[in-house]
Amino acid sequence: MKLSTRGRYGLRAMLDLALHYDDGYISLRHIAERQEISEGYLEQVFAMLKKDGLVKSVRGAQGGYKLSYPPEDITVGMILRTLEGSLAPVECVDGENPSKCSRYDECVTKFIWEKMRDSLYEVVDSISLEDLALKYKK
Amino acid sequence: MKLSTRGRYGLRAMLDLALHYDDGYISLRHIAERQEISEGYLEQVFAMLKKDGLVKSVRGAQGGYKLSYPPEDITVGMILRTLEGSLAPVECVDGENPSKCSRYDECVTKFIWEKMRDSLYEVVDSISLEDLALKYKK
DNA sequence: GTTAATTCCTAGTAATTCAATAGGATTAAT
DNA sequence: ATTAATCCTATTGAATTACTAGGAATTAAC
Repeated sequence: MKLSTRGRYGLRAMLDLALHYDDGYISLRHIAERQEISEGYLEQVFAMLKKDGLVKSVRGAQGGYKLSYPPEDITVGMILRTLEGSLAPVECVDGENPSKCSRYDECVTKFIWEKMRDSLYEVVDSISLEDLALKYKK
Repeated sequence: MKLSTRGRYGLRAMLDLALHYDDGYISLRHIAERQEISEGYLEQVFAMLKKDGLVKSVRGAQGGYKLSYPPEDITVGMILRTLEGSLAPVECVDGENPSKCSRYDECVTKFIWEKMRDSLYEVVDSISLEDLALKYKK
């Protein structure tokens, strides 16, 4: 039940972009240095973020990445869903990728998984990058 | 962020024991058949549950396992913590196994992980095996 | 006291995922 | 032209997962 580094690194990198939202495009090199994350690995993380439309990019010298939306419009939930997939603790209650087992109908534990999923989403969808940025500046 | 089958199987097996709480010791063979779980694998799961004191056992013919406490005194949280370890989404907020990273003090994302952890615990610690058993009988 | 049923214990294993690294192709500013 | 960047694909070592295999120890029933 642990998050992978993809989600953790990705969130930190997105917070970094939020803190520099007014500074144009930011290169992975800078983010990697500030956040002490392997640059090559960050590339793969940002490929996912870009594919899902959370960031946009410019290639070439002086290029980099930028949030697609202002920090207040991007939630932690959006980022974690992109990088970790659904936060549902088991697949049968995973809306995006539903794979119901043969005991789906009689299953009682299912209700637990739904509650876990919903309470997690409530947390992560209620926190935006701006919330984090404000907290950081203090 | 998915639970492993250890947690899922284990919970179902514990629910099975709860439903047969008044029937003495139940063999893994029966649980495995009813729950359609590999018996050999269940052995390993029950080794963990026993080590943590959630079940007790009797060896030999007619032996088996039994809940150490009545179903209302065993929560889903107790079972999942035994089988999955802490439900903290990252190690730095894992009370049992704390491993703080070098950025612990300045870290803003930490607060998210704490909220996720707390909301998960609120869910799983509020549901007992008896709750599940009652739900099942309906 | 033998047999059958059961827990207990250790080791191995195929498949998957993770967290990178490596090497290059493409693009754009200077 | 050079440099700085994104983009793309492949590989890899380590760890974890979900088992299976094989047996030792224990107990009830006959």
